[in-house]
Amino acid sequence: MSPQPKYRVVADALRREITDGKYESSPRLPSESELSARFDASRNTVRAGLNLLVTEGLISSSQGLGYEVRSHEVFELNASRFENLSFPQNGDAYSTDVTAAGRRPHQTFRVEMLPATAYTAARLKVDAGSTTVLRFCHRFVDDVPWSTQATYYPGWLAEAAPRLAEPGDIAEGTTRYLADREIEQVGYFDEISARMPTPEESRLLEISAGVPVMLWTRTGYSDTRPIRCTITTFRGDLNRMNYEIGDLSGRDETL
Amino acid sequence: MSPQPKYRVVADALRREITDGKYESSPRLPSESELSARFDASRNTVRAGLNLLVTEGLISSSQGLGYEVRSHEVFELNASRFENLSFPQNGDAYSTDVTAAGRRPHQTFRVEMLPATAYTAARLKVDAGSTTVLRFCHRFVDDVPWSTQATYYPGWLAEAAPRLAEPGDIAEGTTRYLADREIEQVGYFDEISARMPTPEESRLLEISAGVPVMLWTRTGYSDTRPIRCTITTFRGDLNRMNYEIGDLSGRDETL
DNA sequence: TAGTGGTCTAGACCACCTC
DNA sequence: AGGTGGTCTAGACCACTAC
Repeated sequence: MSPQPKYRVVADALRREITDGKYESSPRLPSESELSARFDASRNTVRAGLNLLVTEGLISSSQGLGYEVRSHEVFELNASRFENLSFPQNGDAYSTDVTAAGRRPHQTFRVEMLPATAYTAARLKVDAGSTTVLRFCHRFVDDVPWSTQATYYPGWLAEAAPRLAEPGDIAEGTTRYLADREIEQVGYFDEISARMPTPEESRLLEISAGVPVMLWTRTGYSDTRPIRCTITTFRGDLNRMNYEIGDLSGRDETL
Repeated sequence: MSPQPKYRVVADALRREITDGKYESSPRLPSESELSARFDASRNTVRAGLNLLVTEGLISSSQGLGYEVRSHEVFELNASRFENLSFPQNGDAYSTDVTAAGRRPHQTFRVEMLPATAYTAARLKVDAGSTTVLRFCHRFVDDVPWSTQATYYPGWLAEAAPRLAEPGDIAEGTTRYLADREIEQVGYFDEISARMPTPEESRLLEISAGVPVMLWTRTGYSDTRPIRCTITTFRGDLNRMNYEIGDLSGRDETL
């Protein structure tokens, strides 16, 4: 038709209005039929334009209500300060952080025995298909799904530390429980990537279109070998990870 | 209509086939008209289902060719080992890493003077609107756009180190150039987030629908204050960042 | 030339929300 | 009841790719 398709013209115009702050006072966009008249386009064409903005994460829609500009509120997660022996793992750092931010945390928890996937096997240095223990956490902040955390332990470790495979919390924290068995975590390897959620992830995290997930894989090591692999998924629009490296005395001075 | 809309049935069926490996030998999907017949749905409905998979990053389409399952090849980026005094910054680590992976790097480069945005001002601890120097890199791997890197320096530093504001490379690397002027980087603060690309980012990185960008902000500090802020954008499907923390002798043993 | 996806329309019916 | 978005159809024409 034209060098620029009509639905893109619609999307570009609305995107411009959004970034210019037109909807800051009231986030509600005009209805499809209004936009249809304004751009002299069919309802389907307007919908194509709006859908583009939805997949960009700029707006969202709900039946009977209309389209709204999305608002963000970012939660900061310090990954380098996260764990050490004096600071129990297994959700406690998370609870502490969330409570400190004036929000209300809660989580569901389960334990499973699973054969290692190619991904976890490579990181735990065990054979693919060998038994691993999965301790799985589904975390919420103010009842909004926030993240899932899956920690896999190699089979040899579950034998040396049988409470890992038992359902229910380990009161003193898994890190301390393991340390008491002379298995101390002395280093981590963190991997971070981003992609669009699978349908399963969309369900668990209640993610709508246009929001990526961040994947954070932390492999923990003793002085001789890997002892756990934790895969955390976050909503990309609600979280930002950070790492502190080196001497940051210059950061705190006038903060 | 039914509990599950028809276009979702189409998407779910094809997603299932993809994850089951049906298209591993040949990544080409059936044409829209074939799918239309198979699912007894109009072409538009089939297109809605396919579009869902596109926005999930699973498939891509090109006019005249058809739909294809997307393939990934992930590039690992070590962020904790990235820079130090004996290892020049400004793209050299990138060139080294890329060349080591048997790929061919190249980059374009420009320098600008810009007023600080709220984001950079907060990190550099300068007033919003005050002058900063931007050194901007657009990087390619085998001629595929890979990342953009924007480093902002505070005005006071540009006065102390005037070559920062001059166009063209700094041969010995900016880190060393600054160190020679008694401005030494002793720590970093890294922030990582993910979102869908802006149209500008889609253009620079040639990102198609369904691929998020990763944003990596590194603020570098001297022993007294921030001296730079580097914002890097990556294609989320092609990159994975990692950090090494603590003692990782247990990692290298049988790798 | 034939087949592919890309754009666009007009109209239908449904589900949800508010009044 | 009336307005909102959600789903679906049938058909048209265009642009690109292959042969």
